[in-house]
Amino acid sequence: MQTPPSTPAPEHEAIRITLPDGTVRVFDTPVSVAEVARAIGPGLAVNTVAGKIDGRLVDACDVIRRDAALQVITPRDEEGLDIIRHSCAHLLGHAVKQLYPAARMVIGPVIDDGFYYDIAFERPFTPQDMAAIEQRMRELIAQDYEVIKKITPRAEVAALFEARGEDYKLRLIEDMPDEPFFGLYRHQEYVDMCRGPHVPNTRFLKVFKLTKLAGAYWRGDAKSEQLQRIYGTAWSDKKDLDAYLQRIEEAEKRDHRRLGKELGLFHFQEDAPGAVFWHPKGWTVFRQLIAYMRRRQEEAGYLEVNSPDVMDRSLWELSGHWHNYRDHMFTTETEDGRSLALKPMNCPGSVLLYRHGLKSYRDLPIRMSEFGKVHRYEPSGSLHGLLRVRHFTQDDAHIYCTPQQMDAECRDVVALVLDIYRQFGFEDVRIKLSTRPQNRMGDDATWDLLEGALVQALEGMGLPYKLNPGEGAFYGPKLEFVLRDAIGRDWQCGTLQVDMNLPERFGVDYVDEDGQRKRPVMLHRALFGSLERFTGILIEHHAGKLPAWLAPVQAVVLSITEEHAPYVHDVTLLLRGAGLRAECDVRNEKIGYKIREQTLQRVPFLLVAGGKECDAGTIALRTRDGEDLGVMQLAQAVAYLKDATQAPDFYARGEAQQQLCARLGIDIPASSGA
RNA sequence: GCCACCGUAGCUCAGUGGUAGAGCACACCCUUGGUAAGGGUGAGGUCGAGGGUUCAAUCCCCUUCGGUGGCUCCA
Repeated sequence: MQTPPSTPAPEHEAIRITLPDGTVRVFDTPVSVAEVARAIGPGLAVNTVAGKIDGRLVDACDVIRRDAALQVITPRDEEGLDIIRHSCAHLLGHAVKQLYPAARMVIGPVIDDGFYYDIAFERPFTPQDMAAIEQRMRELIAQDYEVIKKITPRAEVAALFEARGEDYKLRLIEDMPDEPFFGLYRHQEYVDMCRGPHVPNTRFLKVFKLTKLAGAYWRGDAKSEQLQRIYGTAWSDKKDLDAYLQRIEEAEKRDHRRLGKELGLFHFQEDAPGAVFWHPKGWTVFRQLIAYMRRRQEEAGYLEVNSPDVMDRSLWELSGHWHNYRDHMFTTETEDGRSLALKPMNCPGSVLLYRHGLKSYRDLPIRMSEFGKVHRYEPSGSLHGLLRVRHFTQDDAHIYCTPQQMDAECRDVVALVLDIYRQFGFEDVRIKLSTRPQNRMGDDATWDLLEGALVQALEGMGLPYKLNPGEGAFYGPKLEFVLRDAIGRDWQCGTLQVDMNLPERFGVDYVDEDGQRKRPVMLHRALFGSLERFTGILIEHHAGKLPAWLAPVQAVVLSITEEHAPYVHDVTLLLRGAGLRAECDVRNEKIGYKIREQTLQRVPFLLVAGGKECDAGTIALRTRDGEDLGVMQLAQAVAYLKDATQAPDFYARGEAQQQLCARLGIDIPASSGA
């Protein structure tokens, strides 16, 4: 990784250094990045973190020996910030070794927003240790010491870490057998090995904070020993750190577990770890999602089925799930000694439905959908609200088709999923292609064919994708659809998998036009993926303000005083009659109080009736964002709210219907909607 | 599953080796108020569960269950 000090160029030749703005500085002798910065100006000199010579990052102390383009890196550059974070990890090492000399340092890389360091130590670190480490780091920064870099021969580096008992560093050296030299960075008595670059002085590291303590496996392997990982965040400016901490706080406010509680959507409890107790409001949202997907799938030619939740173990042996996932399956024994399992996937049930009765090529493709609830014994440590549960509902479907139909079916699925995400407001969707894993069924020729089919579908549609080698399912390759939410987080939701293994294993077939029995190809696809998870993502994406068509309560009618309660009840009935999910609030409270409460409940529309409205047969409307929509006649208000709470697919369907009518030259009055 | 931390009223959280407190929510009363919190009174807890130490445990120790943050995993 490190190059030896390059051979000095002849000293009499002048060195021309081109700066980013195009100016050229000429030096008589080789100069370091820091010296060039000093020549440009004292302000820049103080802020020099590192340099970039001909596009390659180097340390401020590194010497330039021939003509080159140089960019001085300061804390304001993105690279400068990364270097600060990386050096913060070394500083952490310095503090840890002073406080706990027996600790052995492992690796300390940069991550998003910060850094971490993995450490092996005889006892667990405590939060108090962490506070002490942070305190020591601040003391070391205050010493304003220079970080000294030295490119060192392999044998010398190994001897140094050997003498210091840093056996993990020795293992890292072994991992790089072809490196004759390594970069050593000295923080006073502490030495770390790194490809660099690093800051020249600890004064650059002032804005940091240790954030959390966690366990992590050596080399990321759960079978290896566990190390202790200390996470930190670091910035070039105090303002950036504050903004970061505020961002974390914002994300916490959007946390679906918190909002689920506040909005009365669902809860979890010990009696059923990893399982959701849906409250009426949360279940309303869930039902809207199913209803939406049902409409979209019916339109797209799917047939909905339902398969058993508990099936014989032999079925799971046949499908391969038992072999691969038995530890993660819920099983039960019956009195007569049968071994049964709760379904962890819907596909075997679907296959049995397909296999029931003879299928002709004329029947294909068969698009068989199922809102199946699957059960997986997920590791306790990975459970996380609605986002990772042990019992969840998939908007699953299996498409049985001929190999010739496979391409068109894949494209239809991709088009459908992208359209659905768009209707939910997710415009930024990335696609990943996961190919054959180590542990797989079927021969390579089949995998070639199936991976090729997915590539062909994507490329045929002109869609970019990212390759994810070795990440496919054991029975086939898959596409994964990743959407980006309102605050920039990525969520993997839908998948499309192509499979010739299960049809083979289960011996399913169809009669082709030549009268021969042939194997269909099977496509597995889920678009929301887990409905529980998707609900959680929607809650976080919208910070609880679900779009009006999904909101559990779409409108609340509020009375100013008790006197107006009968009118408020009538208006509520009127809205319900028009298909809205409406409630009334006639509590003996001031209007300001009721507005506040319903707003905090994220009810999209609040309708207020007092004396004026009762007398005039009107209603005053406002939104949860505080926007005053004015006073409307009741009929006008109903029409407005019906339109504002319409599901997005109804709009699309309405437009399609209009176009069809125009083509047929007929005039059908618009349907009354939901 | 592994590492660390946490578990007190419906919710958010104080607190102590001598069997507990606040705010909000809830119930009742007063108030009938026009767009983000009107006032009063009251009820409410096996201090996650089991075991140990102690005259005495919500508090200290062990075990266990659950949660949180990571790691690993995610058909």
